[in-house]
Amino acid sequence: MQHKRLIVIDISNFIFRAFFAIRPLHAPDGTPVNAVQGVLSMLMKLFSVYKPTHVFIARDSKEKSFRHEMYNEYKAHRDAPPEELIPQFALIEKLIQHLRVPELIFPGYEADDIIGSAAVQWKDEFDEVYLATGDKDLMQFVDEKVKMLDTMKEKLFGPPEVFEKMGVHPNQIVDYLSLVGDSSDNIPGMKGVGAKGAAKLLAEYGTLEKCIENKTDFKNKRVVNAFENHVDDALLSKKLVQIVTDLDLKKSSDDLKFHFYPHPEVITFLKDLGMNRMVEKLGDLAFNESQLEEGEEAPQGQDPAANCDIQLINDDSFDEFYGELSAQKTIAYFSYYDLDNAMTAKLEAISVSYNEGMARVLPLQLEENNLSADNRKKLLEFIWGNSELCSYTVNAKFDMKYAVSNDLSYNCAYEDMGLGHYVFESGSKHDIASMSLNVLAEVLPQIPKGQNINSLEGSGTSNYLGLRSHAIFKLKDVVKKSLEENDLEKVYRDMELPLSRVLGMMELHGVGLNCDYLKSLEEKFTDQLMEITCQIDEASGGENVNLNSPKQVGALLFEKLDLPIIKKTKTGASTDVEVLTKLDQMGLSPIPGLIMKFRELDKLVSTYVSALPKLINPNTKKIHTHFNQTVAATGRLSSDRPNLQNIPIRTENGRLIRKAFVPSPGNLLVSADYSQVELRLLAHFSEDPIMVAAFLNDEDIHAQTAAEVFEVELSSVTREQRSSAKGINFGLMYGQSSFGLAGSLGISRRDAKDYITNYFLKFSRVKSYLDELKEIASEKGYSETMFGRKRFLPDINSSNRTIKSMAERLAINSPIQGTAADIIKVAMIGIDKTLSEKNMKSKMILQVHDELIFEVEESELDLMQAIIKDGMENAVKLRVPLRVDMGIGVNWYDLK
DNA sequence: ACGCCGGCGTAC
DNA sequence: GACGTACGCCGGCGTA
Repeated sequence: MQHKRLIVIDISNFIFRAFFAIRPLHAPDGTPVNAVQGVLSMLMKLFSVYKPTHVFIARDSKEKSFRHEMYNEYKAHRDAPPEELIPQFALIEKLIQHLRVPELIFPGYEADDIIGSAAVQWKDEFDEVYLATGDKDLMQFVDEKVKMLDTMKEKLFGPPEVFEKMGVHPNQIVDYLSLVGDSSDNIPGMKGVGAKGAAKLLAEYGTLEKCIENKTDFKNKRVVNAFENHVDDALLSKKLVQIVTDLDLKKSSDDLKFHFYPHPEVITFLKDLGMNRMVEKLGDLAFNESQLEEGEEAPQGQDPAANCDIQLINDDSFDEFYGELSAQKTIAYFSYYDLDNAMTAKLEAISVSYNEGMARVLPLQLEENNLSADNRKKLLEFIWGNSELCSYTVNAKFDMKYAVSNDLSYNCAYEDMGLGHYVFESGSKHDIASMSLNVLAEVLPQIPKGQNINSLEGSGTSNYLGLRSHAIFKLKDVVKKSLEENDLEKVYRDMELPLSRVLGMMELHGVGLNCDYLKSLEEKFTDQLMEITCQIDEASGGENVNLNSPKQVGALLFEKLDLPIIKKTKTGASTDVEVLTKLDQMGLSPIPGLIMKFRELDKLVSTYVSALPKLINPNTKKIHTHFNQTVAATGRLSSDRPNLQNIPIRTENGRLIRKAFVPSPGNLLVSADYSQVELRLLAHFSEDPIMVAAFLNDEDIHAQTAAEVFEVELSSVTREQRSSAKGINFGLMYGQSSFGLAGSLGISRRDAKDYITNYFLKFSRVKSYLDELKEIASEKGYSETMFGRKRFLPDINSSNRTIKSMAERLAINSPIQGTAADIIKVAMIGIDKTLSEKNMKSKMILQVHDELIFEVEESELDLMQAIIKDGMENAVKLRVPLRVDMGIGVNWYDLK
């Protein structure tokens, strides 16, 4: 028999506590929502922590209760609710309806009476009853089975806890309050008797009535006096605090069955109120809570698969299924693999959906029920190898890579909903579960951490798979519409979609790695590390410090050596390179300098030298990074496993790592990087005459900037001035303040401010352009690149200055960084196309934001250089030329 | 043992 | 508070 636990919720108590506990928050239209969010958090916590099987919410009725008739002053001292709270009552009522939590309300009665009646009448039907309220009065019902729950403090009150807090037993609470009173309800109590006194009296005499009977025994003058003059008040109070327990509740305990489920209307409701973070939380909670206990049945309408006919296909049913499938022109599919590396992964299952409300699941290499090799082949040839078919999916690049690695073709007309969604809302997540939640307001089942798809029980596996292709099927129209509305179809179709294939092929090709070289580098670096460690040991007197621990390094520097703390982090004294440099300059100890050397080498060894060889694919003996196309909010790519976009170059030790990246035999590496793209874009967008002229004349832009800002001849600009100007130029595009510039240039804040002022005086069009970017973002709520790629900036009109400034910096940076990303994407597609048209053997292998790297056959060297340069420099037409610098070498270090 | 977070550092 | 976009290493701490 299932353990039955009822939770009774005193909602008005929740509302007030939520309102005062949560800082003011507002929906996009300005409606306050902090209490709504607070109540929802409290409810969610209640559901997830205490896992009730039954729940109801008790509400005060709008009419005055019998207590008002009895006593005019009842609750008379209460102020009207705060203005910001008033509109939230109705919202919370809606929220509760959307959540489908049972509610009880009775005219003329208060929530307390409902709760009391329920506690008394339904107690026997449950194993446990929790009263979620802060109202002390309800402690009178606490016993072995009924407990009071303080959700804020997460404390359960059983009889011992009640006694500990109040000094009386639960059955004395009424008498206690009759004596002490209750200021919140304006219950008078007995004047002259306080908490301590009441507890003492009740400990001795048990009840109010017994106290009155024995009042002649009392010694304390004030108590004697109280019982002389205020007995009537106490008796009236007792009537007022007495709770009705015999209300006809008109429901059976079965009506209170509750199973948390994130219904679409809840999600839409919250999204409308701008509570996106709560939507995410709801999604996280949803799957855990929607897992049913053994023997428990999901209430009607709460089965995630209820609106979708999901069928598992086996060899017996395959032919019939295939007959239907092969008649389709458009399908949605979802592929499931055991690993996140397409070159080594096993395709475990595929689900397809080609009508609203249906999905078919095809087990390929699950633990059981797998299709025969023939049927598997038929399926994959149809959905991937068929150029007549339009196949909607997410992460098509992965399937493409899998297909090519496994001698299958991938030439269907694919559509990738992740890419589509990314283009018009690049700041959010684009995995199928997030898109389903945020776009369709539907929660998809998840595989619990540490488990795999085979461990889902019953229909779990089919639901997991089937609902995903079904979600893709439903997403296709919404995404299509959003792309049209935002005029982004071209960015999706002509940029991201073709790029995904280019990237897939780059990933598959990979880059060679000289492991022997890395081995020798590792030895060299670890020798140096040993040496440094010894020196630090010596200098610190043999303290055994883990130099990788900022905490221990801090203890060494600031406690043992008593060096000054220069900067603090959230958790303690900072030991970052800026701090260490300053400490080193003070010359008080050799240790800060040694730690910097240690950090540099240790970083190189742990992140690159020893890590890279581990990622070599045993079959190809090469490194195959993953270029993520839907991660960076600006439109850039990102790279991981390994990240080949942050291979060191700045320090010589770090740069040596680049020698390990080598082309295939008979090839050279060719690099081509855009010179100052972002500044050129700034010139293009702002149309600033000086800046545009500088680029048209192919001048040194930083020197030119210095000449303007410091008002000197171009020829007499000093190194220092140029470097300051470079700092200004970079800072500009990040929305840097004078504070930041001062920090990065190591100058005073005043000087930094003067530089900026002077800069904007000279480059006034740049100033007005940057201001315009902020204004547009503020009006539209998003920023966009030259190609229309959007990034929503929900904080752009925030009343919090810090948050708003952050959004303004994004409004400046995103269009610039994003347009640069767009341009190189266009170039990549163009160059890839040229390479296939010309049947070139050379390959594009890497992209590092403003740089492309190719593996070039020696015989193709000249032609390739021309193709690359042309493809990159003419990717788009700007007011200023795009310039590309090229390098050739036998490894990534030698590209000169 | 595992996962998450903070601190730090690498790139563009 | 103060410079944008990423990824990833390590220690430390909380939870299993």
